[in-house]
Amino acid sequence: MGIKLFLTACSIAASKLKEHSVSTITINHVAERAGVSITTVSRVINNEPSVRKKTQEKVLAAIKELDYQPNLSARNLGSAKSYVMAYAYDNPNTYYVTGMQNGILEASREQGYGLLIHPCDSSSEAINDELRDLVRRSRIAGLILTPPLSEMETVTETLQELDVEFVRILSGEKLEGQAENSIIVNDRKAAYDVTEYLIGLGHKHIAFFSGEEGHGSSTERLEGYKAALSNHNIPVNDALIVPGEYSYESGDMRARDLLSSSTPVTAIFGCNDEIAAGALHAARLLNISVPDQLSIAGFEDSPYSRQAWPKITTAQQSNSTISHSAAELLIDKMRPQKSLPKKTRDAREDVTRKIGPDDRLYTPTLLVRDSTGPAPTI
Amino acid sequence: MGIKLFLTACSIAASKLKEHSVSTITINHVAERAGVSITTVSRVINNEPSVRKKTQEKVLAAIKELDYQPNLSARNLGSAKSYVMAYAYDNPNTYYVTGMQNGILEASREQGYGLLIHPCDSSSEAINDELRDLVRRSRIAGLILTPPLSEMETVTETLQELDVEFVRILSGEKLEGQAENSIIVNDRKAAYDVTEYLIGLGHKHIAFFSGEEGHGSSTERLEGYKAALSNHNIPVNDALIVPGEYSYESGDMRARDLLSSSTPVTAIFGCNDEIAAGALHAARLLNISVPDQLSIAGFEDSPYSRQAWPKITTAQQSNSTISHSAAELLIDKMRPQKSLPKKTRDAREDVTRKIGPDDRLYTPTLLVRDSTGPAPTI
DNA sequence: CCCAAAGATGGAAACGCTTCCAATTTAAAG
DNA sequence: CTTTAAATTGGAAGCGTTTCCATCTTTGGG
Repeated sequence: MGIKLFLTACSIAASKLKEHSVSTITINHVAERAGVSITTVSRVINNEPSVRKKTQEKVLAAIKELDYQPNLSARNLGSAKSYVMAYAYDNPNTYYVTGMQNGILEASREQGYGLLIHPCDSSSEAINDELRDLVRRSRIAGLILTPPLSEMETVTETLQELDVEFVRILSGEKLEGQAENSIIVNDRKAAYDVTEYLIGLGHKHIAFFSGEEGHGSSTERLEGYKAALSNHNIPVNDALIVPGEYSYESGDMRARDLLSSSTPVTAIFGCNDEIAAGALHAARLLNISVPDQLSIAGFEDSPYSRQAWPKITTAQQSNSTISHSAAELLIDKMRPQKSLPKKTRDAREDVTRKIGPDDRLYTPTLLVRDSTGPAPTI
Repeated sequence: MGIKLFLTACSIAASKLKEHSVSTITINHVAERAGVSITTVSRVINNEPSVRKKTQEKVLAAIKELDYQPNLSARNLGSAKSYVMAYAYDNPNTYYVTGMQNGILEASREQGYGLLIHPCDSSSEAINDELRDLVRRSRIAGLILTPPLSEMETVTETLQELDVEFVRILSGEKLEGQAENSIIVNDRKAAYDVTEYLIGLGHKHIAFFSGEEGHGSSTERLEGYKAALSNHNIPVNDALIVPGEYSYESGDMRARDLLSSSTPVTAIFGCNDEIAAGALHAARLLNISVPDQLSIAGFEDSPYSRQAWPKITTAQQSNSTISHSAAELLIDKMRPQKSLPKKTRDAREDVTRKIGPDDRLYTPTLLVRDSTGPAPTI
C-alpha cells in the first residue's frame, strides 16, 4: 500500500512535467491518486449515491490534495445537461442589477457553475424568441430573472415550454402559486414596518409616492403602507397616494406639487430611494426643513439614500443575498435527482445544501437614518 | 451533384430527428451540407488562410442556412487555447462598471467568445494570486482590466508572466509605452475642453476638485485643466486646486469650505459627476445660485449629472464603446496569428476587423447643460 | 453456507471541436 | 508536357467529462 501510493505520486509528478507547461489537473490524476477509476471519481464529484463511503472519502481526499477543479467545458460537452446558468435582466438601475449579479456570481462560483450574463429589452416583442435562442444556443440549464422580466407571464410560459429550470425574484407577501421556483421579497411587510415606524413618530399625514403602475414592488409596498395605516386606525387618504415613476425627477415633481398644495403632510414615504431623494430635493427648494418639518423615507438602501443629506431612512435589502439564494435554489433544481438508494445513507453529510422556504422569503429591514423625526406639532 | 445534395439534406433531417429532442446543429451537419470535411469547416470558422475561396463560400453558405453556432465548450476542450476572456474590476461605481461590462459583453457575443465576470479586491495582498488562479483554472485566454486594476504595475507584471493576453483601459494623453495593449481615454484633452469652455464663458477663477490622489484619471484631468488655463494666460492658482475623493460627500464638503472662504471662485470643475453634484448641493445650501453666481461642471455623464437640478455640464464618455474596443482588441490579440500564405489573398475580405490606433484612443466630449453659464460680473 | 439481488466499480464510447500529419490537388517553372 | 513545391483537403487522434453496460462485491435470507 505504501509503495503503491508512492508510485502513484511519482507517475503524477511525471505526467505533470510532460503535459502542457501549465499542468492542468484532470480527473485522471485524481483517479490515479485515489486508486479508483475515473468513473468513480466522476460519481463522487456529482455526489451520486452509489459510492461506498470509504471510496468517497479516498476520492475527496485526493481531490483536496491535488486541488482539483473539474473542467466546465468538458462537463458541458460530456453531459446532456449543462453546467451553465444565465442571469437575464432588464433594469436601468445599475445598483440593483450589480447587486443581484454579484450574489449569483458568488453562488455559481461556489458550486462550479458557469454564468452567462444576459441583459435584454423586455419591451421588445422579440423577447421570448431571444430567451429561447439564449437557452438553446448556449445550452443553458437554468435561468434567473429579476423584475420586470420575472413579472412577465409570457416569459414564464416560454421558459416552461423549453426544457429549462428557472427561478424568479419577485415581490409578494407570501409564497403562493408558482412559489416553488421563486425567491420572494416581502416588500409588503417591509413597507408596513417603515410606515409603522413613521406612525410611531406621531405622523398621521403620510404621503406615499408609488413607482410605475403595475410593478409588483410598488403594488406590494403600497399594500403594506395601507395595512399599517389601517392597523393603527389612520384613515387612508387617497390624496396622499401619489402615482408616478421610480425616478429622482418624479419624486422631485410630486413633492413640489404636494408640498405647495394645501394638503397637510408631515411625512413622505417614497417607493424607492430615488423618489425619496427627489422629494428631499424639492423640500429643500421649498425651504422645508427635513426632518424637522417633514420626514422622508425611502426604500432599498441604495447610494441615493446614503449620499443624500440628511441621509435617508430606508428599508435595507441585500440584493446579493437575495440573488445568492436564488442561484442556490436554481442549482438545486438543475442538479438531476439521482434515485436515492434504499439503504439509509443518512450518515453521509449531504453536500448539497437545500434551499428551504425560509431562504425563499426575504424581508428588507427598516434602517433608520437622519431624514425622519417626530411629527411636528402644528 | 444535385442528388448528392438531396441525400445530404435527408441524412441531416434524419439525424435531427434521432438526436436529442432539441436538435443541435454541429460542425458535422455543416460539413455534410457543404460537402467537405469537418476539418475544412473548422478552418473556415477560424478564418484560416489555407481554404480556397470557393470552398469557403460553400461552407459559409451552409453555416448560414443551418444557422450554425460553434459550441464553445467543444472549442475550449479541443483546443490548447481557449475562447474565454475575463473582465476583472474593482470599482464601487456601478454605473461605470456596468457600462464597461455591457460593451465587453456585446463584443464577446459578436465574436463567439465566452466572458467571465470577475469582481475583485485590488487592495488585497492576494490580488495577484487571485488573478493567477483565475487565469489557470478557468483557462482564460485574455483579460480586460479597468482602473484601478489596470493601473497597478504588479498586476501587469503578474499577467505578463502568465501566458495571457490582456488589455487595459486607462487614462493618458497619448499612446505610449505599453500602449499596444491598452485603450487610452484621453482625459487630459477632455478636461482641457471643459476648462476652455468655462474660460470662454468668461471665468477666470475656476476651481478644480480632484479625485483620489494617484488615480490616473484625476491626474490627467488636472493636467488638462492646467494646460487650458496656461494656454489662455490665466495663472494656475494652487488654492483653487482642491484635493479630495471621487464622492458626492467630498464634493459637498470641499465646496462648502471653498465657497464660504474669501477665495474668489466663479466656477467649479469637479473631477467627476459625483463631486460636481456634491458641490451643487453645497452651493444650494449656501444660497448660491447655479449657474448665475456659480458654474459647475462635472465629468462622466453619469446619472448624477443627469438627475441633478440644474443638469450638470459634463464630459460625456461612452463606457460601453470604450470597452467594446478593448474587447475587440483583446480578441485580435488572442486569435493566434496563422502564418499568412505567400499568395496575395487580398481579395478575400478579412472577417476580423482590426483595431487601429484610432480606436485605441477615446476622447470624451464636452456636453453643455444647465449648470454652467457666463461668469458673473463682479 | 449458498444464492440471488442490490450495490459498487470499471471499461469504453460518446460529446463537438481542434490539430497534427499525410494525401491529394493545383500552379508554376522548366 | 513533366517536375516539384506550394496550396488545399481529409483522416484520425485527442481534449476532460459523463454515462451506458457489463462485471465484480457485498449483503441478507433461507
